[in-house]
Amino acid sequence: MAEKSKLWYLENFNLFKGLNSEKLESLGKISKMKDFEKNQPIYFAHEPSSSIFFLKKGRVKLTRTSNDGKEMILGLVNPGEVFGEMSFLDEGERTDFAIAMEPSLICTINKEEFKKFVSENNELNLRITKLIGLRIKKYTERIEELVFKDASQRIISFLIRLADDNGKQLGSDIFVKPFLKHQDIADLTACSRQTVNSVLTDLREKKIIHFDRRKLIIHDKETLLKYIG
Amino acid sequence: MAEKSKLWYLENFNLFKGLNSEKLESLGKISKMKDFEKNQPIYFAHEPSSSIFFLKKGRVKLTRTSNDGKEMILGLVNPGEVFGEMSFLDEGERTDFAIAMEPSLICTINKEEFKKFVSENNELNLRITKLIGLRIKKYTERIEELVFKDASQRIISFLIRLADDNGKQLGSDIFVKPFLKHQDIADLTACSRQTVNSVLTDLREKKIIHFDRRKLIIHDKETLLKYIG
DNA sequence: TTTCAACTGTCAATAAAACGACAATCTTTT
DNA sequence: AAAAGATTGTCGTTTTATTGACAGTTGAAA
Repeated sequence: MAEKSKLWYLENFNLFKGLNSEKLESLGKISKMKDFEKNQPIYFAHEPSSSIFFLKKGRVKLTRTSNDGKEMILGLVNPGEVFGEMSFLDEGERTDFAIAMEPSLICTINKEEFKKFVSENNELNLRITKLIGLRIKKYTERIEELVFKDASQRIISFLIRLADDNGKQLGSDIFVKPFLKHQDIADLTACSRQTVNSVLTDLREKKIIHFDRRKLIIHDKETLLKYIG
Repeated sequence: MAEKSKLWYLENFNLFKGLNSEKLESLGKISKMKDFEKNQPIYFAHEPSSSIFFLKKGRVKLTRTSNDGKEMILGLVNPGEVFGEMSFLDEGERTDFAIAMEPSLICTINKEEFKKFVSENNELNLRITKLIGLRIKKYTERIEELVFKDASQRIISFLIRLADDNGKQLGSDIFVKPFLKHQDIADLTACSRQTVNSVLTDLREKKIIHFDRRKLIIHDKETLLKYIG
Protein backbone atom coordinates (compact mmCIF):
# COMPACT_ATOMS: atom_id res chain seq x y z
CA MET A 1 0.00 0.00 0.00
CA ALA A 2 1.24 3.46 -0.91
CA GLU A 3 1.99 6.01 1.73
CA LYS A 4 -0.96 7.85 3.10
CA SER A 5 -1.75 10.77 0.81
CA LYS A 6 -3.59 13.85 1.88
CA LEU A 7 -6.30 12.61 -0.43
CA TRP A 8 -6.83 9.50 1.64
CA TYR A 9 -10.41 10.52 2.09
CA LEU A 10 -11.23 10.14 -1.59
CA GLU A 11 -9.69 6.75 -2.04
CA ASN A 12 -12.38 4.67 -0.52
CA PHE A 13 -15.34 5.87 -2.50
CA ASN A 14 -16.69 3.12 -4.67
CA LEU A 15 -17.11 5.58 -7.48
CA PHE A 16 -13.48 6.69 -7.48
CA LYS A 17 -11.73 3.38 -6.93
CA GLY A 18 -8.77 2.94 -9.22
CA LEU A 19 -8.44 6.55 -10.32
CA ASN A 20 -4.77 7.51 -10.52
CA SER A 21 -3.31 9.98 -8.07
CA GLU A 22 -3.22 12.79 -10.58
CA LYS A 23 -6.95 12.55 -11.06
CA LEU A 24 -7.57 12.16 -7.35
CA GLU A 25 -5.51 15.30 -6.92
CA SER A 26 -7.72 17.31 -9.25
CA LEU A 27 -10.77 15.82 -7.62
CA GLY A 28 -9.36 16.92 -4.30
CA LYS A 29 -9.22 20.47 -5.56
CA ILE A 30 -12.94 20.65 -6.26
CA SER A 31 -14.10 18.75 -3.19
CA LYS A 32 -14.66 19.96 0.32
CA MET A 33 -14.61 17.76 3.37
CA LYS A 34 -16.89 18.62 6.23
CA ASP A 35 -17.83 17.19 9.60
CA PHE A 36 -21.45 16.86 10.59
CA GLU A 37 -22.63 16.14 14.07
CA LYS A 38 -25.39 13.79 15.02
CA ASN A 39 -28.78 15.04 13.82
CA GLN A 40 -27.27 17.84 11.79
CA PRO A 41 -29.08 18.41 8.50
CA ILE A 42 -27.05 18.19 5.30
CA TYR A 43 -29.61 19.57 2.90
CA PHE A 44 -33.29 20.39 2.94
CA ALA A 45 -36.18 19.85 0.58
CA HIS A 46 -36.81 22.77 -1.79
CA GLU A 47 -33.20 23.79 -1.67
CA PRO A 48 -31.57 24.12 -5.10
CA SER A 49 -29.69 20.90 -5.68
CA SER A 50 -26.29 22.22 -6.51
CA SER A 51 -24.00 19.63 -4.95
CA ILE A 52 -23.35 15.94 -4.86
CA PHE A 53 -22.22 14.23 -1.66
CA PHE A 54 -20.01 11.33 -0.66
CA LEU A 55 -20.22 9.81 2.77
CA LYS A 56 -16.80 9.00 4.14
CA LYS A 57 -17.73 8.08 7.66
CA GLY A 58 -20.90 7.92 9.71
CA ARG A 59 -24.45 7.40 8.57
CA VAL A 60 -26.98 9.49 6.73
CA LYS A 61 -30.69 9.11 6.18
CA LEU A 62 -32.74 10.58 3.37
CA THR A 63 -36.33 11.33 4.22
CA ARG A 64 -39.51 12.85 2.89
CA THR A 65 -42.29 14.32 4.90
CA SER A 66 -45.95 14.37 3.98
CA ASN A 67 -48.10 17.47 4.22
CA ASP A 68 -49.48 16.28 7.51
CA GLY A 69 -46.09 15.59 9.01
CA LYS A 70 -45.65 11.87 8.55
CA GLU A 71 -42.14 10.85 7.67
CA MET A 72 -40.85 8.24 5.29
CA ILE A 73 -37.27 7.20 4.85
CA LEU A 74 -36.24 7.09 1.23
CA GLY A 75 -32.92 5.50 1.97
CA LEU A 76 -29.96 5.03 4.25
CA VAL A 77 -26.46 5.93 3.17
CA ASN A 78 -23.46 3.85 4.22
CA PRO A 79 -19.83 4.94 4.16
CA GLY A 80 -18.38 4.84 0.67
CA GLU A 81 -21.67 5.72 -0.97
CA VAL A 82 -22.88 8.71 -2.94
CA PHE A 83 -26.02 10.66 -2.16
CA GLY A 84 -27.80 13.72 -3.47
CA GLU A 85 -26.93 12.49 -6.93
CA MET A 86 -30.25 13.64 -8.33
CA SER A 87 -28.54 16.98 -8.71
CA PHE A 88 -26.54 15.31 -11.42
CA LEU A 89 -29.69 14.40 -13.33
CA ASP A 90 -31.90 17.33 -12.69
CA GLU A 91 -31.70 21.07 -12.50
CA GLY A 92 -34.40 21.52 -9.94
CA GLU A 93 -34.81 21.54 -6.22
CA ARG A 94 -34.12 18.74 -3.81
CA THR A 95 -37.19 16.73 -2.99
CA ASP A 96 -35.75 15.01 0.03
CA PHE A 97 -34.10 15.92 3.26
CA ALA A 98 -30.70 14.56 4.29
CA ILE A 99 -29.63 14.31 7.89
CA ALA A 100 -26.64 12.78 9.65
CA MET A 101 -27.75 10.00 12.00
CA GLU A 102 -24.31 9.79 13.56
CA PRO A 103 -21.30 12.07 13.59
CA SER A 104 -20.31 11.97 9.93
CA LEU A 105 -17.60 13.06 7.57
CA ILE A 106 -18.94 14.13 4.22
CA CYS A 107 -17.28 15.16 1.00
CA THR A 108 -19.12 17.75 -1.08
CA ILE A 109 -18.59 18.52 -4.74
CA ASN A 110 -20.32 21.21 -6.69
CA LYS A 111 -22.59 19.76 -9.33
CA GLU A 112 -21.14 21.74 -12.22
CA GLU A 113 -17.56 21.05 -11.25
CA PHE A 114 -18.33 17.41 -10.83
CA LYS A 115 -19.98 17.26 -14.24
CA LYS A 116 -16.90 18.83 -15.73
CA PHE A 117 -14.66 16.34 -13.95
CA VAL A 118 -16.77 13.46 -15.21
CA SER A 119 -16.67 14.72 -18.77
CA GLU A 120 -12.88 14.73 -18.55
CA ASN A 121 -12.80 11.23 -17.08
CA ASN A 122 -14.95 9.08 -19.21
CA GLU A 123 -14.33 5.97 -17.18
CA LEU A 124 -16.60 7.54 -14.58
CA ASN A 125 -19.50 7.77 -16.99
CA LEU A 126 -20.04 4.06 -17.03
CA ARG A 127 -19.91 3.86 -13.25
CA ILE A 128 -22.40 6.65 -12.89
CA THR A 129 -24.66 5.03 -15.41
CA LYS A 130 -24.53 1.83 -13.41
CA LEU A 131 -25.16 3.73 -10.22
CA ILE A 132 -28.25 5.37 -11.64
CA GLY A 133 -29.46 2.07 -13.00
CA LEU A 134 -29.07 0.59 -9.57
CA ARG A 135 -31.05 3.41 -7.99
CA ILE A 136 -33.90 2.90 -10.40
CA LYS A 137 -33.83 -0.79 -9.70
CA LYS A 138 -33.94 -0.14 -5.97
CA TYR A 139 -36.90 2.16 -6.29
CA THR A 140 -38.87 -0.21 -8.48
CA GLU A 141 -38.16 -3.01 -6.05
CA ARG A 142 -39.41 -0.84 -3.25
CA ILE A 143 -42.63 -0.14 -5.14
CA GLU A 144 -43.02 -3.82 -5.78
CA GLU A 145 -42.54 -4.54 -2.13
CA LEU A 146 -45.15 -2.00 -1.09
CA VAL A 147 -47.62 -3.42 -3.55
CA PHE A 148 -47.11 -7.14 -3.10
CA LYS A 149 -45.98 -7.62 0.46
CA ASP A 150 -47.77 -7.19 3.75
CA ALA A 151 -46.35 -5.32 6.72
CA SER A 152 -44.47 -8.18 8.34
CA GLN A 153 -42.98 -9.33 5.05
CA ARG A 154 -41.75 -5.80 4.44
CA ILE A 155 -40.20 -5.64 7.88
CA ILE A 156 -38.54 -9.01 7.38
CA SER A 157 -37.21 -8.00 3.96
CA PHE A 158 -35.79 -4.95 5.60
CA LEU A 159 -34.06 -7.05 8.27
CA ILE A 160 -32.45 -9.13 5.56
CA ARG A 161 -31.23 -6.07 3.71
CA LEU A 162 -29.91 -4.69 6.98
CA ALA A 163 -28.04 -7.91 7.62
CA ASP A 164 -26.56 -7.85 4.13
CA ASP A 165 -25.57 -4.18 4.15
CA ASN A 166 -24.64 -3.59 7.77
CA GLY A 167 -24.19 -6.95 9.42
CA LYS A 168 -21.11 -8.73 10.63
CA GLN A 169 -21.23 -12.49 10.35
CA LEU A 170 -19.99 -14.26 13.48
CA GLY A 171 -20.55 -17.97 13.31
CA SER A 172 -24.13 -18.47 12.29
CA ASP A 173 -25.20 -15.15 13.79
CA ILE A 174 -25.25 -11.81 12.03
CA PHE A 175 -24.65 -8.83 14.30
CA VAL A 176 -26.04 -5.44 13.37
CA LYS A 177 -25.38 -2.25 15.25
CA PRO A 178 -28.90 -1.13 16.13
CA PHE A 179 -28.68 2.41 14.84
CA LEU A 180 -32.36 2.52 14.01
CA LYS A 181 -35.18 2.92 16.46
CA HIS A 182 -38.47 1.21 15.84
CA GLN A 183 -39.97 4.37 14.48
CA ASP A 184 -37.21 4.52 11.87
CA ILE A 185 -37.90 0.97 10.79
CA ALA A 186 -41.55 1.91 10.59
CA ASP A 187 -40.69 4.89 8.38
CA LEU A 188 -38.60 2.64 6.17
CA THR A 189 -41.19 -0.07 5.78
CA ALA A 190 -44.35 1.97 5.63
CA CYS A 191 -46.03 0.69 8.73
CA SER A 192 -46.61 1.79 12.30
CA ARG A 193 -44.17 1.65 15.18
CA GLN A 194 -46.43 -0.76 17.02
CA THR A 195 -46.51 -3.14 14.09
CA VAL A 196 -42.71 -3.08 13.89
CA ASN A 197 -42.52 -3.86 17.57
CA SER A 198 -44.93 -6.74 17.42
CA VAL A 199 -43.25 -8.31 14.38
CA LEU A 200 -39.80 -8.03 15.94
CA THR A 201 -41.02 -9.35 19.27
CA ASP A 202 -42.66 -12.25 17.56
CA LEU A 203 -39.42 -13.12 15.71
CA ARG A 204 -37.55 -12.90 18.98
CA GLU A 205 -39.97 -15.27 20.66
CA LYS A 206 -39.36 -17.71 17.83
CA LYS A 207 -35.59 -17.33 18.41
CA ILE A 208 -35.08 -16.24 14.80
CA ILE A 209 -33.60 -12.93 15.86
CA HIS A 210 -32.55 -11.37 19.11
CA PHE A 211 -32.63 -7.72 20.01
CA ASP A 212 -32.71 -5.27 22.81
CA ARG A 213 -31.87 -1.61 23.01
CA ARG A 214 -28.19 -2.17 22.34
CA LYS A 215 -27.99 -5.05 19.94
CA LEU A 216 -29.67 -6.71 17.04
CA ILE A 217 -28.69 -10.25 16.08
CA ILE A 218 -30.08 -12.29 13.25
CA HIS A 219 -29.76 -15.93 14.24
CA ASP A 220 -31.51 -17.53 11.35
CA LYS A 221 -31.49 -15.68 8.07
CA GLU A 222 -32.61 -18.80 6.24
CA THR A 223 -35.92 -18.83 8.04
CA LEU A 224 -36.39 -15.13 7.42
CA LEU A 225 -35.87 -15.75 3.73
CA LYS A 226 -38.57 -18.40 3.81
CA TYR A 227 -41.06 -15.90 5.20
CA ILE A 228 -40.75 -13.66 2.20
CA GLY A 229 -40.85 -16.49 -0.29
CA MET B 1 -43.73 22.00 -43.07
CA ALA B 2 -41.24 19.98 -45.07
CA GLU B 3 -42.40 17.24 -47.39
CA LYS B 4 -43.15 13.94 -45.79
CA SER B 5 -39.90 12.02 -45.45
CA LYS B 6 -39.70 8.30 -45.19
CA LEU B 7 -38.43 8.96 -41.70
CA TRP B 8 -41.69 10.55 -40.67
CA TYR B 9 -41.99 7.98 -37.94
CA LEU B 10 -38.94 9.23 -36.11
CA GLU B 11 -39.82 12.88 -36.18
CA ASN B 12 -42.34 12.91 -33.45
CA PHE B 13 -40.38 11.31 -30.68
CA ASN B 14 -39.74 13.78 -27.94
CA LEU B 15 -36.21 12.52 -27.67
CA PHE B 16 -35.36 13.17 -31.30
CA LYS B 17 -37.10 16.49 -31.84
CA GLY B 18 -34.93 18.93 -33.71
CA LEU B 19 -32.36 16.45 -35.00
CA ASN B 20 -31.39 17.31 -38.57
CA SER B 21 -32.40 15.03 -41.41
CA GLU B 22 -28.92 13.61 -41.80
CA LYS B 23 -28.97 12.36 -38.25
CA LEU B 24 -32.51 11.13 -38.55
CA GLU B 25 -31.37 9.26 -41.61
CA SER B 26 -28.64 7.43 -39.74
CA LEU B 27 -31.05 6.78 -36.89
CA GLY B 28 -33.42 5.33 -39.45
CA LYS B 29 -30.76 2.88 -40.50
CA ILE B 30 -30.42 1.37 -37.05
CA SER B 31 -34.11 1.37 -36.15
CA LYS B 32 -36.82 -1.09 -37.04
CA MET B 33 -40.49 -0.29 -37.14
CA LYS B 34 -42.92 -2.99 -36.17
CA ASP B 35 -46.65 -3.38 -35.75
CA PHE B 36 -48.05 -5.03 -32.65
CA GLU B 37 -51.60 -6.14 -32.27
CA LYS B 38 -53.74 -5.72 -29.22
CA ASN B 39 -52.48 -7.83 -26.30
CA GLN B 40 -49.29 -8.78 -28.11
CA PRO B 41 -46.29 -8.91 -25.79
CA ILE B 42 -43.30 -6.74 -26.66
CA TYR B 43 -40.83 -8.16 -24.22
CA PHE B 44 -40.87 -10.42 -21.21
CA ALA B 45 -39.27 -10.42 -17.79
CA HIS B 46 -35.96 -12.29 -17.63
CA GLU B 47 -35.25 -11.61 -21.28
CA PRO B 48 -31.87 -10.00 -21.91
CA SER B 49 -32.54 -6.29 -22.29
CA SER B 50 -30.89 -5.65 -25.62
CA SER B 51 -33.16 -3.03 -27.14
CA ILE B 52 -34.77 0.27 -26.44
CA PHE B 53 -38.26 1.09 -27.71
CA PHE B 54 -40.18 4.11 -28.93
CA LEU B 55 -43.93 4.10 -29.12
CA LYS B 56 -45.17 5.77 -32.26
CA LYS B 57 -48.82 4.91 -32.07
CA GLY B 58 -51.04 2.96 -29.72
CA ARG B 59 -50.59 2.24 -26.05
CA VAL B 60 -48.30 0.03 -24.03
CA LYS B 61 -48.36 -1.06 -20.44
CA LEU B 62 -45.42 -2.20 -18.36
CA THR B 63 -46.21 -4.68 -15.63
CA ARG B 64 -44.69 -6.86 -12.98
CA THR B 65 -46.14 -9.99 -11.54
CA SER B 66 -45.65 -11.29 -8.01
CA ASN B 67 -44.74 -14.89 -7.26
CA ASP B 68 -48.35 -15.64 -6.50
CA GLY B 69 -49.67 -14.13 -9.69
CA LYS B 70 -50.81 -10.69 -8.64
CA GLU B 71 -50.10 -8.00 -11.20
CA MET B 72 -48.95 -4.45 -10.77
CA ILE B 73 -48.65 -1.88 -13.52
CA LEU B 74 -45.35 -0.08 -13.40
CA GLY B 75 -46.34 2.43 -16.00
CA LEU B 76 -48.31 3.31 -19.11
CA VAL B 77 -46.58 4.46 -22.27
CA ASN B 78 -48.10 7.12 -24.49
CA PRO B 79 -47.22 7.82 -28.12
CA GLY B 80 -43.98 9.74 -28.45
CA GLU B 81 -42.46 8.15 -25.36
CA VAL B 82 -39.53 5.82 -24.82
CA PHE B 83 -39.73 2.57 -22.91
CA GLY B 84 -37.43 -0.29 -22.04
CA GLU B 85 -34.74 2.31 -21.46
CA MET B 86 -33.34 0.41 -18.51
CA SER B 87 -31.38 -1.49 -21.13
CA PHE B 88 -29.45 1.71 -21.58
CA LEU B 89 -28.46 1.76 -17.93
CA ASP B 90 -28.00 -1.84 -17.16
CA GLU B 91 -26.57 -4.95 -18.71
CA GLY B 92 -28.94 -7.40 -17.15
CA GLU B 93 -32.32 -8.85 -17.79
CA ARG B 94 -35.62 -7.09 -18.07
CA THR B 95 -37.52 -7.02 -14.83
CA ASP B 96 -40.82 -6.01 -16.32
CA PHE B 97 -43.16 -7.19 -19.00
CA ALA B 98 -44.32 -4.94 -21.84
CA ILE B 99 -47.56 -5.53 -23.69
CA ALA B 100 -49.48 -3.55 -26.31
CA MET B 101 -52.88 -2.55 -24.96
CA GLU B 102 -54.05 -1.42 -28.39
CA PRO B 103 -52.77 -2.02 -31.90
CA SER B 104 -49.43 -0.23 -31.75
CA LEU B 105 -46.58 0.88 -33.92
CA ILE B 106 -43.25 0.56 -32.20
CA CYS B 107 -39.74 1.52 -33.17
CA THR B 108 -36.95 -0.70 -31.89
CA ILE B 109 -33.28 0.17 -31.65
CA ASN B 110 -30.54 -2.15 -30.53
CA LYS B 111 -29.03 -1.01 -27.27
CA GLU B 112 -25.44 -1.01 -28.49
CA GLU B 113 -26.23 0.76 -31.72
CA PHE B 114 -28.25 3.31 -29.85
CA LYS B 115 -25.43 3.89 -27.40
CA LYS B 116 -23.09 4.45 -30.32
CA PHE B 117 -25.52 6.87 -31.90
CA VAL B 118 -25.84 8.79 -28.64
CA SER B 119 -22.09 9.01 -28.22
CA GLU B 120 -21.91 10.58 -31.68
CA ASN B 121 -24.71 13.02 -30.90
CA ASN B 122 -23.95 14.61 -27.63
CA GLU B 123 -27.04 16.76 -27.63
CA LEU B 124 -28.95 13.56 -26.86
CA ASN B 125 -26.97 12.94 -23.72
CA LEU B 126 -28.59 15.81 -21.90
CA ARG B 127 -32.06 14.72 -22.97
CA ILE B 128 -31.44 11.19 -21.82
CA THR B 129 -30.11 12.44 -18.55
CA LYS B 130 -33.26 14.46 -18.08
CA LEU B 131 -35.38 11.49 -19.04
CA ILE B 132 -33.70 9.30 -16.47
CA GLY B 133 -34.04 12.00 -13.86
CA LEU B 134 -37.73 12.19 -14.62
CA ARG B 135 -38.11 8.45 -14.27
CA ILE B 136 -36.47 8.48 -10.87
CA LYS B 137 -38.71 11.34 -9.83
CA LYS B 138 -41.78 9.44 -10.97
CA TYR B 139 -40.77 6.37 -9.03
CA THR B 140 -40.05 8.24 -5.84
CA GLU B 141 -43.37 10.02 -6.17
CA ARG B 142 -45.06 6.70 -6.56
CA ILE B 143 -43.39 5.40 -3.42
CA GLU B 144 -44.47 8.51 -1.59
CA GLU B 145 -48.02 8.03 -2.76
CA LEU B 146 -48.09 4.43 -1.60
CA VAL B 147 -46.74 5.40 1.78
CA PHE B 148 -48.71 8.54 2.52
CA LYS B 149 -52.01 8.19 0.72
CA ASP B 150 -54.94 5.88 1.29
CA ALA B 151 -56.66 3.92 -1.45
CA SER B 152 -59.15 6.55 -2.54
CA GLN B 153 -56.53 9.28 -2.57
CA ARG B 154 -54.35 7.11 -4.77
CA ILE B 155 -57.21 6.47 -7.15
CA ILE B 156 -58.04 10.16 -7.30
CA SER B 157 -54.40 11.08 -7.91
CA PHE B 158 -54.42 8.61 -10.71
CA LEU B 159 -57.51 10.17 -12.25
CA ILE B 160 -55.84 13.54 -12.20
CA ARG B 161 -52.74 12.16 -13.88
CA LEU B 162 -54.92 10.47 -16.43
CA ALA B 163 -56.70 13.74 -17.13
CA ASP B 164 -53.38 15.54 -17.52
CA ASP B 165 -51.74 12.93 -19.72
CA ASN B 166 -54.62 11.59 -21.74
CA GLY B 167 -57.51 13.98 -21.38
CA LYS B 168 -59.06 16.39 -23.86
CA GLN B 169 -60.44 19.54 -22.32
CA LEU B 170 -63.87 20.47 -23.66
CA GLY B 171 -65.36 23.37 -21.80
CA SER B 172 -65.02 22.59 -18.14
CA ASP B 173 -65.06 18.85 -18.77
CA ILE B 174 -62.06 16.67 -19.44
CA PHE B 175 -62.75 13.66 -21.65
CA VAL B 176 -60.59 10.57 -21.35
CA LYS B 177 -60.85 7.55 -23.61
CA PRO B 178 -61.50 4.78 -21.09
CA PHE B 179 -58.81 2.39 -22.20
CA LEU B 180 -58.39 0.98 -18.71
CA LYS B 181 -60.67 -1.44 -17.01
CA HIS B 182 -61.21 -1.24 -13.30
CA GLN B 183 -58.78 -4.06 -12.71
CA ASP B 184 -56.09 -2.04 -14.52
CA ILE B 185 -56.73 0.97 -12.35
CA ALA B 186 -56.51 -1.34 -9.36
CA ASP B 187 -53.16 -2.66 -10.57
CA LEU B 188 -51.93 0.89 -11.04
CA THR B 189 -53.04 2.15 -7.66
CA ALA B 190 -52.34 -0.89 -5.52
CA CYS B 191 -55.84 -1.64 -4.41
CA SER B 192 -58.62 -4.03 -5.29
CA ARG B 193 -61.01 -3.86 -8.21
CA GLN B 194 -63.94 -3.49 -5.82
CA THR B 195 -62.35 -0.53 -4.10
CA VAL B 196 -61.76 1.15 -7.45
CA ASN B 197 -65.36 0.61 -8.36
CA SER B 198 -66.71 1.99 -5.14
CA VAL B 199 -64.50 5.08 -5.23
CA LEU B 200 -65.41 5.81 -8.85
CA THR B 201 -69.10 5.22 -8.19
CA ASP B 202 -68.98 7.51 -5.23
CA LEU B 203 -67.36 10.27 -7.29
CA ARG B 204 -70.01 9.78 -9.95
CA GLU B 205 -72.79 10.11 -7.39
CA LYS B 206 -71.25 13.37 -6.30
CA LYS B 207 -71.19 14.50 -9.97
CA ILE B 208 -67.45 15.07 -9.83
CA ILE B 209 -66.82 12.62 -12.62
CA HIS B 210 -68.94 10.65 -15.00
CA PHE B 211 -68.21 7.27 -16.47
CA ASP B 212 -69.70 4.25 -18.03
CA ARG B 213 -68.23 1.51 -20.16
CA ARG B 214 -67.48 3.81 -23.07
CA LYS B 215 -66.52 7.11 -21.55
CA LEU B 216 -64.80 8.78 -18.66
CA ILE B 217 -65.37 12.45 -18.02
CA ILE B 218 -63.84 14.53 -15.29
CA HIS B 219 -66.27 17.35 -14.54
CA ASP B 220 -64.55 18.92 -11.60
CA LYS B 221 -60.80 18.52 -11.40
CA GLU B 222 -60.63 21.26 -8.77
CA THR B 223 -62.58 19.22 -6.28
CA LEU B 224 -60.48 16.15 -7.03
CA LEU B 225 -57.38 18.18 -6.28
CA LYS B 226 -58.87 19.18 -2.95
CA TYR B 227 -59.30 15.54 -1.97
CA ILE B 228 -55.62 14.86 -2.25
CA GLY B 229 -54.56 18.02 -0.48
C1' DT C 1 -79.38 -14.87 -32.62
C1' DT C 2 -77.63 -17.39 -29.11
C1' DT C 3 -73.83 -18.38 -26.20
C1' DC C 4 -69.97 -17.48 -23.75
C1' DA C 5 -66.52 -14.89 -21.58
C1' DA C 6 -65.12 -10.76 -19.68
C1' DC C 7 -66.26 -6.93 -17.09
C1' DT C 8 -69.06 -4.17 -13.72
C1' DG C 9 -71.73 -3.36 -9.55
C1' DT C 10 -72.89 -4.48 -4.90
C1' DC C 11 -72.78 -6.39 -0.38
C1' DA C 12 -71.66 -8.84 3.79
C1' DA C 13 -67.89 -11.06 6.15
C1' DT C 14 -63.21 -11.00 7.35
C1' DA C 15 -58.63 -9.58 7.95
C1' DA C 16 -54.88 -6.45 8.45
C1' DA C 17 -52.96 -2.84 10.41
C1' DA C 18 -53.50 1.82 12.40
C1' DC C 19 -54.52 4.30 16.36
C1' DG C 20 -54.79 5.81 21.12
C1' DA C 21 -53.58 5.04 25.65
C1' DC C 22 -50.58 4.12 29.16
C1' DA C 23 -46.96 1.78 31.88
C1' DA C 24 -42.18 0.46 31.91
C1' DT C 25 -37.53 1.29 30.79
C1' DC C 26 -33.62 3.60 29.33
C1' DT C 27 -30.93 8.11 28.34
C1' DT C 28 -29.79 12.70 28.90
C1' DT C 29 -29.84 16.83 31.23
C1' DT C 30 -29.74 19.58 35.12
C1' DA D 1 -29.07 11.87 41.99
C1' DA D 2 -33.31 13.54 40.44
C1' DA D 3 -36.08 15.02 36.77
C1' DA D 4 -37.36 15.22 32.12
C1' DG D 5 -37.53 13.23 27.78
C1' DA D 6 -37.33 9.68 24.56
C1' DT D 7 -38.13 4.96 23.43
C1' DT D 8 -40.18 0.48 23.99
C1' DG D 9 -43.82 -2.87 25.03
C1' DT D 10 -48.59 -4.10 25.22
C1' DC D 11 -53.40 -3.56 25.19
C1' DG D 12 -58.12 -3.00 23.26
C1' DT D 13 -60.65 -0.39 19.79
C1' DT D 14 -61.51 1.21 15.35
C1' DT D 15 -60.62 1.99 10.64
C1' DT D 16 -59.63 0.61 6.14
C1' DA D 17 -59.59 -2.24 2.58
C1' DT D 18 -59.56 -7.07 0.96
C1' DT D 19 -62.06 -11.13 -0.06
C1' DG D 20 -65.58 -13.98 -1.83
C1' DA D 21 -69.91 -14.43 -3.75
C1' DC D 22 -73.19 -13.50 -7.02
C1' DA D 23 -76.25 -10.97 -10.20
C1' DG D 24 -76.39 -7.79 -14.04
C1' DT D 25 -74.16 -6.02 -18.49
C1' DT D 26 -71.79 -5.89 -22.48
C1' DG D 27 -69.27 -7.40 -26.43
C1' DA D 28 -67.43 -10.89 -29.24
C1' DA D 29 -67.64 -15.34 -31.26
C1' DA D 30 -70.10 -19.16 -33.06
